[in-house]
Amino acid sequence: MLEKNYYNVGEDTCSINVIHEKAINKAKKEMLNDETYMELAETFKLFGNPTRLKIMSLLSVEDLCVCDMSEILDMSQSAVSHQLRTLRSKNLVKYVKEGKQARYSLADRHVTQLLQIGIEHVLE
Amino acid sequence: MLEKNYYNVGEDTCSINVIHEKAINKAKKEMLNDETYMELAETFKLFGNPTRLKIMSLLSVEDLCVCDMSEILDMSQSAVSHQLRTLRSKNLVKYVKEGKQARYSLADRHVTQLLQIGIEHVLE
DNA sequence: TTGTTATATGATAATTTGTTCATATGTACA
DNA sequence: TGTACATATGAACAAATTATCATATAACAA
Repeated sequence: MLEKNYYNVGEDTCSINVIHEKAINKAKKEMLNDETYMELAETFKLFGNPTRLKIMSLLSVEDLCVCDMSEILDMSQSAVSHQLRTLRSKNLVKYVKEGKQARYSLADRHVTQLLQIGIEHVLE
Repeated sequence: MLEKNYYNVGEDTCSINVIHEKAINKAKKEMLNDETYMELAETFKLFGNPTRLKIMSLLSVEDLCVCDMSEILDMSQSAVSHQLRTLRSKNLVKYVKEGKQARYSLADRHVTQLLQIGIEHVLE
């Protein structure tokens, strides 16, 4: 039976296709469209940097202004602000203006959830 | 970070510190150590690429061998194999050898959870 | 043994990323 | 009005990343 599955049709098709055809079709059918994966990658990419993770981690505890974060992280205001901008671009943080300051907070529950599960994974 | 122009009347404290001192201390106290954030970033980084996301997405439906994935994704075997290697490096996928083939699967429930929440976020 | 298939991996070039520096914008207060 | 503070942003450069190509390894078949 295994041998039968191994036959090669001699076309420009990989012989392997034949072996796991059902699995391939099943998995293929569940795939989202390309744009969704690209959008998803862009979003996850923002979690892939220690500075941004620290920012989100801080905001999961307390709303903070840029200078607070700059101070805690011992990083320039510019660097923090740039990162906040990218985080906003994918809807991971939001802010309200309060006088001269901008009070940042996490955009929604997904951010907290992703952080928590990620931490679980690495600490396990 | 303390920058020259933020100094207050000769004191070595940023004027901003004073404003949100409590918030700063509270958030600071909850921070994990630097290595954890680095490790976490390395892990999330692997979710930040469409190819790897598709691979994990496929594996969340069916265990598959390298050639299956290569076929579905219409990518070279080499590219897929390289990505699988990096996914293994952070314990996101695992595999068992079956003859000439390697049957890959997701490493643990966190991977599925992260994918799901991420998708929720971008589709919302 | 030799040939074929499945997978892994080193090196490379093109692209992307993250911080810094310099500067701009905007708010408040004297 | 002018000055200081808080934040935003454009340019630029070093560092990291990803797919490709070429090749290696490893299992099986003939």
